[in-house]
Amino acid sequence: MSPRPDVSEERKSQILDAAIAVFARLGFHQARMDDIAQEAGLSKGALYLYYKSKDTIIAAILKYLFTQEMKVLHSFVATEQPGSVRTQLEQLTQQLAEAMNWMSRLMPIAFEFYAIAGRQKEVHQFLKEYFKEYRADIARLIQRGIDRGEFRAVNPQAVAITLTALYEGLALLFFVDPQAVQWSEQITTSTRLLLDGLASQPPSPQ
Amino acid sequence: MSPRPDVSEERKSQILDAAIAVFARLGFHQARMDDIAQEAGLSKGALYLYYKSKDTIIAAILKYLFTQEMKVLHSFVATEQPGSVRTQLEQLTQQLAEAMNWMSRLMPIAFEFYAIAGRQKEVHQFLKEYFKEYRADIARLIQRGIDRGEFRAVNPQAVAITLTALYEGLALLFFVDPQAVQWSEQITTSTRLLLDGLASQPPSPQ
Amino acid sequence: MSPRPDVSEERKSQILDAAIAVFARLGFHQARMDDIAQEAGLSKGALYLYYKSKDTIIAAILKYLFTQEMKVLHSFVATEQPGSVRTQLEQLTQQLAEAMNWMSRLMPIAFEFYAIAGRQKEVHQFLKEYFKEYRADIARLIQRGIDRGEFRAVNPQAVAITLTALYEGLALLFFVDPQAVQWSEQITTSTRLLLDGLASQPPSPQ
Amino acid sequence: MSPRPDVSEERKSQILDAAIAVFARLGFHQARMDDIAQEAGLSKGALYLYYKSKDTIIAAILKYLFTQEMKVLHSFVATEQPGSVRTQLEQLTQQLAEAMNWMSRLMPIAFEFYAIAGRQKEVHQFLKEYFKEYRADIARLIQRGIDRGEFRAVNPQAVAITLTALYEGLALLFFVDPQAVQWSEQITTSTRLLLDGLASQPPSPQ
DNA sequence: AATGAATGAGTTTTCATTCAT
DNA sequence: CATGAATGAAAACTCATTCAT
Repeated sequence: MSPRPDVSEERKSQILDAAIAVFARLGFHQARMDDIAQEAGLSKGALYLYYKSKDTIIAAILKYLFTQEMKVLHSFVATEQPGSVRTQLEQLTQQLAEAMNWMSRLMPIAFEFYAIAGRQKEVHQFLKEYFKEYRADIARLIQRGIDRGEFRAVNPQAVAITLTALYEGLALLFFVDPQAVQWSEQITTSTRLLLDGLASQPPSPQ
Repeated sequence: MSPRPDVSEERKSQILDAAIAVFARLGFHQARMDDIAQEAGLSKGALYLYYKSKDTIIAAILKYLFTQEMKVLHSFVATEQPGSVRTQLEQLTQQLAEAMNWMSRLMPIAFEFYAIAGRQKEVHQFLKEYFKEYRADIARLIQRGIDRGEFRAVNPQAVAITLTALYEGLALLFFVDPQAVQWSEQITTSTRLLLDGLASQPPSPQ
Repeated sequence: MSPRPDVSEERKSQILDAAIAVFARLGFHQARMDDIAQEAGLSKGALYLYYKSKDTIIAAILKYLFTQEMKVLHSFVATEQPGSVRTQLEQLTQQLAEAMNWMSRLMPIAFEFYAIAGRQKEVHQFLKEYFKEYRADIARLIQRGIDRGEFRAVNPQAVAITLTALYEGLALLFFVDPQAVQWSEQITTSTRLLLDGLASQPPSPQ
Repeated sequence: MSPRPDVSEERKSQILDAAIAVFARLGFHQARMDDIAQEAGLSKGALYLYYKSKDTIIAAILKYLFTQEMKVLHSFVATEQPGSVRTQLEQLTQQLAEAMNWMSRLMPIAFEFYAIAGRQKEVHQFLKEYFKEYRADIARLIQRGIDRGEFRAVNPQAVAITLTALYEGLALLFFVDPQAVQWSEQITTSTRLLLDGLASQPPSPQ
């Protein structure tokens, strides 16, 4: 009676991947459990062995996607990198640029979550935490820049909000018009523009 | 004798208003035609006298909302204002700040449209045009600033994208966490930060 | 105060004509009261001034159409014509042939009534009477032929049924395939074939 | 282990039978999917597992019924029977007489199809083919009779049309008034009457 | 008499979920 | 574990009928 290896986790992420693909393509509502099952190469019944309901799958996606996203930023900020903070931020934007292909496909899912946040407490709470952490990480970077004398004594929180907003906004604009908004160039340009405003030498007397 | 006045237009906007309220509260999918009818104080059948289908209502909302939005910006940029462009932009952000209450309630609808844009050509095209115009208006302002010597010789398009992205992103962040992201202050701060980077005196040698 | 002429009857037949046209085109169910109103050049409300309901209109059509049909036959049989009965029958088929254009358009209506007869007592009863009268008229003709020695001593009822069935069946076949079933020729041929079987000289020893 | 047997075909005919019963009773329009489901002992949803829509069921019935009908005639005509053609035709009428009970219940359905043929190309085309084949089969019999010298040199096509029309017409008359139109006797009488007209010894000089 | 805006009951169809095998 | 046939609640949409004008 050799214990069979637990395929449970494997199945769950197999389903999750399928669901993400299908939801991205069709939206939460238009996507049928059948579609997900087919995409996952499983039967419809099997889905219910691993997830209690469609909503449970959606909830799992919420967690998975944004956690994934956060990991990237986290691991970047965690280790104190050499080089100027400005350089680091530019490297971060570089990474974001590279992740864009993947992210772009998932944006419809993200937008649906944003929409849902307006009516579902739990989704709302989760996203709130997500963005809070996101801003906190960015703020830490900014603070580092201030500490090192690279940046003026700005409010790191405010700058973090600004940068986070910038990333999100650019992602939207790119999603809607990839031709007009060359993501990888634009994120660099935009970030640089902002960093110019942060530089320790104030650009002009206020 | 007295010809009954044409209530058609009145009904249509009555329904539109109701639909916006209901969709914002429940989302496109969860909202039933009955809900809209009730909110409008009409019968379900009456809805179909003025809109062919639920989708037609949604399409009408798309046009209405974003056109409304655009009008504000348009009328602002159209008339060449006295005072520095920087001041004008700060005034614009002020206006945006004031419009936030109204906009905030509609954001779930906007997000659903962004999500839908991924799968519906027409929605996609419409939003593309919207953002294009939006950026063009902003770019015009920036160009004015460059012409007047207020700003460095930056690429107005790139700055317009940056500002538009910033507004959109901030709206999202505010929507998710109004406590942490004080909209009216933050939009001012963020814009100022960016404008600092534009000032004609370059902040520091690169 | 000259009494206005009663337009009531005029309106009723105006509506009936319109309804017949629409029902023939669309069928009882698919035809909307709106369609009838439009065809009649009246408002939907006006229909209800003259007919209590859609079903009432349908009932009126039932009576109108088949009574109309019966009149033709009746007036033909009523007056004792000169010439042989065989000739008379051939003249009758001639008349039927000429009426075919008009009838052809109405056949879908007739078929719907036949179908409805299976579930609505009143329709059933009406059609039963109609066909009874129809057969009786034909039987009278046949009897005349027997009396005159033109025909064998057949059962006039049975022959009447046969002829009536023949007319109805040919109408169906013509309706379905006018190309293959040349109505005016075929009804002549078929009738002649039958009359041959009736002729007083038995065709062959049995 | 035991693979579940494919119930698909069984279910389809189970539904078809139920639908035929319900449609015959209520008509295509008045019959609700719920009625069919109940008659079939299935849920409404199950119906849609096997038929895409109500119309699909109706289309299936069209094919089923008339194909069934045709099979009877076909198998009769296919094998060259011994005995005179006249006898064969009388046997055929005998068969039709026996099938009448079954047919009688289905006549409302047939009439609805005839009515629909006026507006639906596909139904029209199908019935056209059906009657074409029907006539062709009968014509073959008649031709056989001519070849054998039983019948005069009539036009087999015309006679086939006549006989087909006779059968259809008699079915209608019987459906409307079974009391007055004793089907099994009448079809025999009518057919005989016609055959008399066909006999090789012309009844009278024309 | 006539209109046509408004009503709401009624029907088809979809699809998440269950459960016998 | 896995399947997929079956369920039935839910919702968009239609249209005969009404009635205020």
